[in-house]
Amino acid sequence: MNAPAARHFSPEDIAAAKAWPFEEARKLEARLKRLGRDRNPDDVVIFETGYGPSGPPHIGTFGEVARTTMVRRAFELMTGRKTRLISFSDDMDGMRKVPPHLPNQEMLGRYLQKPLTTVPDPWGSHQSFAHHNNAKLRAFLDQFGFDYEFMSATEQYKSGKFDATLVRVLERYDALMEIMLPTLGDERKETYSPILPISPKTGRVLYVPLLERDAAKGEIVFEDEDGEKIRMPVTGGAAKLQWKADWAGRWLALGVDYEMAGEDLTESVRLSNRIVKVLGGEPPAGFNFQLFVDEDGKKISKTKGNGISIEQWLTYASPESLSLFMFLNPKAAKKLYFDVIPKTLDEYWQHVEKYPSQEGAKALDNPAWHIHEGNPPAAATPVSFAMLLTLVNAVGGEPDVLKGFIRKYRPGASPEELAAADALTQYAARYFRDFIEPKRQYRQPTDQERAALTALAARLREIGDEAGEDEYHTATFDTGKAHGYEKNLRDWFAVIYEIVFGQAEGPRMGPFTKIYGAGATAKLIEDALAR
RNA sequence: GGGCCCGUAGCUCAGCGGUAGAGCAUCUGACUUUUAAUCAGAGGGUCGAUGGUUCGAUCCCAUCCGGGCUCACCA
Repeated sequence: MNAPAARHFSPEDIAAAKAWPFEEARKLEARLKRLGRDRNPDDVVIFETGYGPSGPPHIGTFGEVARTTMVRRAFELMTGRKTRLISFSDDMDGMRKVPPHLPNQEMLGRYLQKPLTTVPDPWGSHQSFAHHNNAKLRAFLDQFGFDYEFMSATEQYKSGKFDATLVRVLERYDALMEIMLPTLGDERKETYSPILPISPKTGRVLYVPLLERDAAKGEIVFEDEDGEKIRMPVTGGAAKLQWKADWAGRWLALGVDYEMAGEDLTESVRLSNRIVKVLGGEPPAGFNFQLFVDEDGKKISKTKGNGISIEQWLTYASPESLSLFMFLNPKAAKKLYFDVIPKTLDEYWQHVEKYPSQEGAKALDNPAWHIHEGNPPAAATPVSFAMLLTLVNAVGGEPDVLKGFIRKYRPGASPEELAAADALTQYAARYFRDFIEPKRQYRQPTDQERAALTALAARLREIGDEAGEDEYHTATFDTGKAHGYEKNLRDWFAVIYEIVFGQAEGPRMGPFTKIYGAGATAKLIEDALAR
C-alpha cells in the first residue's frame, strides 16, 4: 500500500463534508460538548463494537467495525482528538444452545448455560470455545488491518472493572426494574433480574430472581440450582449483568462514547439508553444501521444460507470493495447478493481514480477517503473488472494471459496501476472457474468448419510466435476468406468462438494470438477439433 | 396494529427550499480486420401518492401506499 501522505483539509472543508461518517462525527462532537467533555480535549474518546463468540465473525462483524472506523476517522479529522476502538466480546454469556455443525456435540451439551469462556474448545486448540472464537475474531480483524483493542467480558468482570457498575445496579435496582418490567412477558416478569449470578456449584449462568439485595455490601441472595439459598458478592466475576443492563453497564464502566447497532436492536438501544441514564451515565452517540437482505429483499439468515458470506465476497472481490458496500447508505436495507460484487469492485476503483482530482469537502465525501481511513491509494486500475470478466469470458482464467492483455491494452500504465490491475486477475480467474467454465458449450464443427480451422491452426504454426499481431489477424482473415467466408467474415469468427472457445463471443484474434502464442493458439484449435 | 428506518433515471446512489445529478447499463455515431476496448454524443425521472406550509418543495409538515426491522424468550 504505497499510499501518499494524508492530505490536509481546512476546517471549512471538514465542516462542509456531508458524507454520513462526518454527520455521525458531528453527533458525537455534540454529545461531548453537552457533557462538557470538549473542555478536556486530551480525554480519549471511546468507540465500541460488539461480538458474540458463540459463532465465528461474519460479514455483519466486518460491517460494524468498518463503519465504526469510518466514523472514528472522520471524528479524528474533525476534532484532532485521540480515540480508541474497543472490540468487546460477550464471552461470559452462557451458552444457550449447542451450535450445530460443530464437533464434539455431546461434550458441548454438558456445558449448556455455562459462560462461553468455561466451555471447552470443541476443536481442542484453545483454552475455551470463546477463546477459540475470540482468536478467530482477532485474526479476522487483523486480516483487514483494523485498528482496535480486543476486550473480553470475562476478563473485565473478573478484573473488577465492572464492580462499581454492578453495585450501582443494586443501588438503582428499583428504577431499573421499572424500565425493564413493562417490556417483559408475564413469566419472565416473575423471575427477571438485571444481575445474573453464576452458580458457585455448577458454574452455570442463572436466570433467577434476587431474593435479597445489599447494595452497601455489594451482595445478593438467590436460590442455587439445588435449592440452597446462597449469599454472595456480585463483584469480581461472581455475577454478570443481563442483556440491555449489560450493554448499559458496559457503556458506563468503559465510558463508551460511540456505538452503532443493527436495526434489529433498535428497541434494545432505546432501553439500554434509559438504563444507563438511571445508572448515572449518558448513552453513547450512534445510530441503527439497516440489516442486509438477499436478492429478493428477504432478511439474510445464516441458517437459511441466503445472501452471501464474507468468504464468498472475498473470493471474487477485494476487501476494499466490501468496505465500499458498507459505506453506501447504511440506513437503507442493502441487497447483498452475488451480482453486486463485480459492480461494487469497479465502483470502488472509480472512486479511487477520482480522488486525486477532488478537493476539499468533495474529497472528504469520496468513499475512497473513508475506505482507506484518509489515505486512498494514488494509482487506480487501468482496466475495469467488468472488462477483465469479458476477457476471461474469451480467453479463460489464466492470470498470466490476463496480465498480458492488460499490458497490451494499457501500454502506458505505471507499475502501480499494473499492480492494481494484476490483483484483479485472481478474482477474475476465480469468477471464470466458478461461473463461466461450467457453462461453456463447445459446438461440433461441420466438415467445412473443420477444414477451415485446421488450415488456420496450420497457418499459425507456420508463422510462428515471433510475428506481430496484425500478421496473425490478417492470417485469420485470409484463412476465413479462403474457406468460404469472404462475404460474411463475422460468421467465420463466430465459428472460431463457438467451436474453439465455447462462447458466442470472443477476443480479437490478432492480439489474442500474439499474447497467447501462435503455437498455443494452434493447439487450442486442434484440441477443439479433437473434442 | 404500535414504534423505528427506507422509498430520487433500468441498477447503485448523491442532492435536502430556488425550474433534477453521477457512475454503471442502454442507444447512436466514429473506427471497421468480427467481438471487446477506445473516442464522441443521445435518450431516459409527474424525485412512492395525496394534501398542507411557502413567492417557490425532491428537500419542511400531515396522511396514505410499498418494503424492511421490531413489539414471548435469548443475545
